[in-house]
Amino acid sequence: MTELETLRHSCAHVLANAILKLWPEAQFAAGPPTAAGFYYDVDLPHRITPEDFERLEKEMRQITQAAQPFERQVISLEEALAMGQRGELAGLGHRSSPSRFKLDIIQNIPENETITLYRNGEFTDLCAGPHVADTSKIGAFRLTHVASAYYKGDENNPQLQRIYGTAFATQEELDRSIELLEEAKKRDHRKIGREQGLFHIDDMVGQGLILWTPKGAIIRQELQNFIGAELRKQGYSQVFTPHIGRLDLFRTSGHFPYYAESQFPPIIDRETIAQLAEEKCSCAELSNRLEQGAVDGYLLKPMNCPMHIKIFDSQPRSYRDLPVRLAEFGTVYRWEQSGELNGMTRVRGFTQDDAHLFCTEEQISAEIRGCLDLVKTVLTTFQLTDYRVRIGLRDPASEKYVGANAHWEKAEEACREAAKSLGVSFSEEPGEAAFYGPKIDFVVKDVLGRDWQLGTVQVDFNLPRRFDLKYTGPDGKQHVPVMIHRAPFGSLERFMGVLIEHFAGNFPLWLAPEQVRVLPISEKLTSYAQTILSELISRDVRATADFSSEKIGAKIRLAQMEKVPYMLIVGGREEAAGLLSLRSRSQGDEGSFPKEIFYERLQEEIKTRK
RNA sequence: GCCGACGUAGCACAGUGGUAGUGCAGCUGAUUCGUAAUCAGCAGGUCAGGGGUUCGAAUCCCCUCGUCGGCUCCA
Repeated sequence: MTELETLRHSCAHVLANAILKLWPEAQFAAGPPTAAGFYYDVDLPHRITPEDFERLEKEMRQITQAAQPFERQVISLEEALAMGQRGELAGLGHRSSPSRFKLDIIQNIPENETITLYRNGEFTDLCAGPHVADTSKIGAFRLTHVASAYYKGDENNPQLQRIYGTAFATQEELDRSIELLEEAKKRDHRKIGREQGLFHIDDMVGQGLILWTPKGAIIRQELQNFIGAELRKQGYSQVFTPHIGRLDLFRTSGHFPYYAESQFPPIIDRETIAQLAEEKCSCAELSNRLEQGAVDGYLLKPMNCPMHIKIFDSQPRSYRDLPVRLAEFGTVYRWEQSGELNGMTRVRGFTQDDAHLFCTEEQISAEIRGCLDLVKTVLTTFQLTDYRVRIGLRDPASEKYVGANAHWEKAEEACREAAKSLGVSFSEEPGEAAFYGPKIDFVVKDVLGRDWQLGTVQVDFNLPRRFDLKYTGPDGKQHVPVMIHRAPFGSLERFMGVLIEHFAGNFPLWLAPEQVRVLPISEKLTSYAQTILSELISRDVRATADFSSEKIGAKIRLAQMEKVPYMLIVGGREEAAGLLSLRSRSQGDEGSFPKEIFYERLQEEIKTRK
């Protein structure tokens, strides 16, 4: 545990202590530090609301100001159980009801581990520690929000109230973290998306289904063009596939019915429905028949791979054809639980910048490396530099993986080597592999400190076998190809959401929906402004002009708030000299330029995606 | 899905049982202005939807829909 985590964990004890002073019957479960602060899970008939925070913080402050030392005490299992029975664990002394969650936790402590108590003042808690020397070391703290959580995260367990807070050694650090949170709130992609008209989610269309409005669509188109150009360099072929396919396809791939809960339910044709109605078939019966394959139907695709596999399999393949690289911006549909949905980052319909590479075993290494290069190019281009690389390996103890050991070893070694050649540090995490093969994930940290899994590269020995894919080798015999799944953005929706927050709506020039706005000082300059506008548009610049009767200050303010990268202010002086006055979103007034000089600078900046 | 909070004009919000309001945005007119807000007028609402209580409901109760905060491990 780091020093800060220790401090926060200690603060969680102080919180529990304060809760007990107000509600002595409170029962506590776990109270650990988190990335942003700490929480404590509590079971209490009273519903704690933010209105209670002030009272709680007051109690907490009395405890921290008292500088109560944290005392550690080793006890036996018997003593711990006895104390739990008397309600003394996470308590202020004897209580009529036992500390039931703590008793449950004790049962799960391995036999050889020491059991320790920590006390501060009257408060005693079962705790492995460590803690700060005394409560005054918790310099500054604040309760932030309250939410519910299942005991041990299992939805079959009771729901507890989870009180969140944060703590620092000094008030200045706490203030800074509050400022950061406010900044993060301002950057929320849902807020900026609405303000700038980038996307819309409409109740009548459905939850988690994104409508890309004209400005957002421009950004998406730029993202697709960018990836498209990279793919052409790397020898990919573009394909298009439909949004739905027969259940048989997804039965063969294993998506149905195995992952049925995370899919939209199957679509059944009209005649079949009529026939089922005549038979008075119940919903449960229909569900069974679909599962068994007795009734056919279509599925909104949850993944693109089965479609791409069928393209690969549509003609005989020779080893000379490999690798075959099929790419598509493929839209997939997944049934996320309603509570999991969030703006653009967690949705039910999304478009992956997907591709599937079919290759020989010998080619795996080089193909993975190509994919990693692509992901790295993407992250660099978007200035997403705070990321880590995770290699998901098999859990040697688990039976859930398919395929021969020899294949796995080869694939894992290929992933490891490719990651090494990338020149970045990576972690290997057993148990994180897909069931069909190991994978390399790029986990990007956003402004809120949240992790987003964006780019992913996965090695797959399984699906080619399920679909009985073949190619003719140099030996004239049939061989099974290996598949690599990869998506450098992950999905366009999630990537867009992360980008909005990353840039706080200040998109780099090449992505900005409106790149330049011409601002004539008065109506007398309309014609000169119009000339400049036409010249920009003829150079493929996304430009508009503000011909309203507002004063120049108001036009600038509007353009600035709408985050237009460049404003061109034109008045009588510019018209007379054939100049334009440049104001940039980030630098402000940059002075006058001859038109052609500015146009060249503009086009260069767009081309280089700076 | 579950727990909690919330839903008033395009947006941000006020209004806690008695005639639905403010600011910005919009529209119209005047103004023609030099680097973050010119002035005036006009228009805009089934108070998320449905049901109930009441002489009377944005306001109280119930249901539905939606949004937001959470829900791996965690002494």
